Amino acid sequence: MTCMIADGGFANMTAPTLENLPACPVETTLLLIGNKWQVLILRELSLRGTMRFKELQRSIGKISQKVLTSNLRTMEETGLVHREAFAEVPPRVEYSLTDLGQTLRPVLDAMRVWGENYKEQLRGGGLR
Amino acid sequence: MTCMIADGGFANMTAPTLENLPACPVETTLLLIGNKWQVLILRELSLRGTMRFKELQRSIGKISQKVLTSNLRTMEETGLVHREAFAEVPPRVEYSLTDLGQTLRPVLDAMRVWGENYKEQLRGGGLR
DNA sequence: CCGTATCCCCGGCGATACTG
DNA sequence: CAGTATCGCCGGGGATACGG
Repeated sequence: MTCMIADGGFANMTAPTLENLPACPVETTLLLIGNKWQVLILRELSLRGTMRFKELQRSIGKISQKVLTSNLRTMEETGLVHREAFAEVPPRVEYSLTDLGQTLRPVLDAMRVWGENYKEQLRGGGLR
Repeated sequence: MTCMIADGGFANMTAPTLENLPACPVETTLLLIGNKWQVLILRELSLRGTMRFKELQRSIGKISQKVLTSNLRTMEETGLVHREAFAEVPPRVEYSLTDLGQTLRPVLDAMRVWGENYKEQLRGGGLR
């Protein structure tokens, strides 16, 4: 019944293989989008399609360049995000979701729906 | 378009009010279940209904008593988890989801479904 | 059994400065 | 603009010991 977690935690993983994959599917998902930045990156890219680095950073709001870069890297490695660099001056790099990344939409949607209802409850005052 | 994050991050929040609630519903959800432990606690309780402390700890696997306690506390404060202590020797404390906590099921389900499909993809070898 | 209190470590994260 | 490097803080989280 127990879903053991692979030692070491969830963040900054490289691409999972069948061997190191947790038995529990929920944990598998946590393995790939287990921190808030990854979720927010996902949200932006799924909303706007293709975005440049700065654009992404500004739209997420309070995220440092370093953290954005590192999260984008790991999401590249896990196959969620596609990165395309253009040899221009000044440089331009565009990020978008891969097909795999797109499949996470239902998860995001569920989160969005819940958040909306929650706020509605709060507004109505009929919570708890 | 931007969904600014309330300063200070997501973890260990007290019960949100309309004022400190983020504009973006996805962030609202992250505010309440933004770390892996909270998700795993949710998974166990939604799966098995009511559980004692030790039971919960064992079924989650690698979680220390301290972390489990603290996460349960914050989930109590945010109204996701119900706690009931019995005046017995030895003590018995039972945890369960509140009605509000139950409403998070669709989010968990979406995560579960995605994790299953992902593993299926890996097995088939047709990923990326 | 359930919980709190300490101690301590490690990693996420921001700030800043510097390259192409 | 995009990215790397370095430094330092702070808090999550483990280990342990103790109390009710």
